[in-house]
Amino acid sequence: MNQKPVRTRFAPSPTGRMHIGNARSALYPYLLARHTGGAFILRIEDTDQKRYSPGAEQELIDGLHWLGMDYDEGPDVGGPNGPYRQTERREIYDEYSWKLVELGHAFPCFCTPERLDRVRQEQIKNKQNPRYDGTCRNLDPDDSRRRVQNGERHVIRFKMPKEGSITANDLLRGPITTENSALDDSILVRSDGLPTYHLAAMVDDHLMGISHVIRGSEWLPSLPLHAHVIRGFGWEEPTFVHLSVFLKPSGKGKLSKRDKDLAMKDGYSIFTGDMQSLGYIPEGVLNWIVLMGWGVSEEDVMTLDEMIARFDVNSLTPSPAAINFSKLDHFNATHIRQLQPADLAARIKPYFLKENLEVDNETLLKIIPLIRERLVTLDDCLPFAAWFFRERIEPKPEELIAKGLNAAQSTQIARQAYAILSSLPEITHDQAEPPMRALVEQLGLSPNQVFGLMRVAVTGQTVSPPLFESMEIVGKPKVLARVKTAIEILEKMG
RNA sequence: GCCCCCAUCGUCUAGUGGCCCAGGACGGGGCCCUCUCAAGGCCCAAACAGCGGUUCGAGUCCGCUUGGGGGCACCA
Repeated sequence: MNQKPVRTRFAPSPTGRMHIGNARSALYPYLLARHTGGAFILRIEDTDQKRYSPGAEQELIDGLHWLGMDYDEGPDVGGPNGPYRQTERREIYDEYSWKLVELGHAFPCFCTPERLDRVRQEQIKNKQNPRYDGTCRNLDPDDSRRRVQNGERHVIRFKMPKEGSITANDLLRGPITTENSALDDSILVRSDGLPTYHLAAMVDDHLMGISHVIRGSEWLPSLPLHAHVIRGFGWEEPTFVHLSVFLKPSGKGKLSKRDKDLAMKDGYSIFTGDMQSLGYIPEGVLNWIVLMGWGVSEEDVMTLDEMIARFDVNSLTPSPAAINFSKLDHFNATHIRQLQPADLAARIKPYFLKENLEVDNETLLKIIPLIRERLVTLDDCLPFAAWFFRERIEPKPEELIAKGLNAAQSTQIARQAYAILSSLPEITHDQAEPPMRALVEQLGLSPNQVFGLMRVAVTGQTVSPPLFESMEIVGKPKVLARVKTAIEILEKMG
């Protein structure tokens, strides 16, 4: 720990599904908070009722939970700075918006959307920048207040200075200076009484004691406005850190809906909810996203705890990053291999159960060493190991024929193998391999020819975990029965 | 159109003026191991966008160009 405790937050709006962009926007503030021994807060920014999506908040919470990012304060866990849902904080925003009006930095505006729209069209036609025309800017304050009290429909706008400039700081990019003339009298409170992001987030971050605001770079253009709002209140600014966006795998353009669909088709997804069912583990996903925007010099395989220990907010990168699914596969496979056997067993068991296979834990545990380095995703356990739990397998007749040989020759090989295996007290790796190797030699064939045939006979497939270790787990009776069945199939072909 | 941001191998990145004829990882290629598929080991190809400055010296600082991204809502 080389920094004093900070307070950070993840403040998503519940408008859709949780994706990797959200996950990373949560991860960095989480890591910073944990690294410094500070606090990490979840706040739901649901002030836009038009875009509200009912299941979204729960999916966000589930996603954080799945990835292992626990938060100290939030809508479902409470905390001293609540409520943590912005729609439940209306009075707070109401109070602060009027405070800003009194301070001379905001004003009520009675313009209709229709008129504003007409003005905007006109401005665009004249090649001017669309901007509020200032109609209500200099209304008499008492008069305005009276109209508001009479229930007249209004919004509250920020009173942007006409002259001068403002310099706001981004931790990764340094000071950014903007001419005030380039800024607008942005709406702070809508006519429905709910605040926009520009007001709500600034008020909440201040009230919740957020020291580091880590958010997407789409907020960079409104940073000057935010600085104005914060300074208008006379508050101290938090440290702002703007993260770069995720680009499509091609690197051309940001991640779009279309790419989401394409990814899904290829067995990938950018939604955390899907990634889970696709067989990705939190460790892999986390390692993948943490490195898109954060560079480490050497060892890059990390658990959450290691990320916390090594994280440094100053070493985040400001440039956009193209996502790369093959790297996700790599990290996922790597972390699967690092899991404790019992842990891995518990994680793959559901995939077998979903196939209605009867899985006993003892066998499952024995299989783990045979398949762990073959799994890219958890559901890969099925093609490699489902046959262990099936009563019947159905080897394809043509696959039973050894490479380069015919059915009659293969039948002979299978019979001799059967004789050898049945003569053993039990079929173990150590006991079965030497005589089988001897057979290969005696026949003048390659191990691949003989063992390949046996593999199909015993497992029903051409690709499987190692043959002898597999036979040992399956057990002598079952192995012999399967070889016998294979012989019968081969005889019919011969 | 206007404003803002970014720029090292195909991709993610290390690099904060000399340690860099640029390091790691993924992906790609080759070899080894090998009963299939993996895993593992060794090796190879692959980048400082361009042009001007500053400096004894620039991937590292400055400017321009180009390319990319974002923003300009009573969305966040």
